[in-house]
Amino acid sequence: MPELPEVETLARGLRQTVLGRRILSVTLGKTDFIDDPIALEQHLPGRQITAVERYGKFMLLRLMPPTGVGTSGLARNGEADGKKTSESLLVHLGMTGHIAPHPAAQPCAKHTHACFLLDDGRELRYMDARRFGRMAYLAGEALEEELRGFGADPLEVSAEEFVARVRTRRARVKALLLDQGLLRGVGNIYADESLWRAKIHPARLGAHLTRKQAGALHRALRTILEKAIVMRGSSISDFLDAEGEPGEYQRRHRAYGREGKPCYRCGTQVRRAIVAGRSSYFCPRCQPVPRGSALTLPLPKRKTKQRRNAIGRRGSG
DNA sequence: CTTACGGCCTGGGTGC
DNA sequence: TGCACCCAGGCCGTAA
Repeated sequence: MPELPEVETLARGLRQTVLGRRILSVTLGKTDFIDDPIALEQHLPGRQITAVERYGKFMLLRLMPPTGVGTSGLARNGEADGKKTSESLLVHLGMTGHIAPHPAAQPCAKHTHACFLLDDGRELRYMDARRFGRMAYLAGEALEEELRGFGADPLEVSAEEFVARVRTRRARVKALLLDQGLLRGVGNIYADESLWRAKIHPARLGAHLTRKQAGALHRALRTILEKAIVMRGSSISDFLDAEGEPGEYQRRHRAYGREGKPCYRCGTQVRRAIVAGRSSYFCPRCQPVPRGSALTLPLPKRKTKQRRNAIGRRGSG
C-alpha cells in the first residue's frame, strides 16, 4: 500500500528512467479506475514527460504538448514552462498498483491496465490487481481544483502549523493523520509508526493533545517519513519501486503489523484495535488509552451476511 | 457545522 | 480441490 515514502521512491525512480521521454501511444485495458479514459487516449500521445512529482500519495507526470518549432520544454526556461504545462497525468496506486517501464516486447504482466509506449522502445505500464488506484488526465483549472483539495505536505509543514491544525480538531488523532485534506500522503503504516514514536494513543482526540505532544508527533512523523524514503519505502504487501526492487523500511516497523509482539521500548505486547475504521497497532503501555475511550476490538462479532448489489462505479468528474 | 460509522469497490491469501 | 470470508484505502451517504 504505497504511502508517501513509497510514492516518493517511485517518483525518484521514474525521474531517472522516463523523464524527457515522449509518449507515442496509449493502450488501455480495464478502465473503471480511470476518470476519463478517452481523455488519456486523446491527449497523451505526442506529449513529453517533463517532470515527475509526488503530491501526497499521488504521482504527477507533468506533460508538455509538442511545440512544433523545436522548442523543447525541458531545455529552456524550465520554470516558466512548468507554469504553462499544467497538463498532468495523475496516478494513485491504491493498494496494489504498480507502475514501471518495461521493454515493449516483453509480455504484459497480469492485471496490466494501462500501457504508454515511449519513444525509446519501452512501455510505461500500470498494473493494479484490485484497481483501487486512480488515473486521470487533468489540466488547467481542473488540475488546480483537484490539488487544492489536499492538505499540507508532512515533510514541509511547519511545527506551528501542524500543531495548530491538530489541536483545533476533535477527531481522533489517527483519523487526523489519515485525513488527506489535512495532511497529504500519510497512510495507515506511517500513522501508526509516528504515533508509536511520539507515544500517543491513536484514539486520542486532536484537541486533547498538549502542544508538546502535538509537536512530538510532528517531529516523529517527519523523522519516520524521511527514514522510510532513505530505505526506499515499506514492502509489506507487494510494493516494488520503478526498478522492481522492494523497499526495506518494513524491517524498521515498530508498531504496524506487530500485534502480540513485544514493544521495542518496553516489551509490552503490541495491541491491535480498530480506530478511525482502520487496524491500528500501538503499545498499550507507551501509548495509554485516553480516559473514557471505548476501543473497538478487531473481529467484534459475526456480521449479517447480505447479498450485495454490486455495480456503482466511480462517477465522471 | 464537525465527526462517526457502515458499506462499497476488488481479488489474494487463508482456513475450513 | 473447493469455497466462503476477511482485509485493505478512499470515498460516499447517513446519522448523531
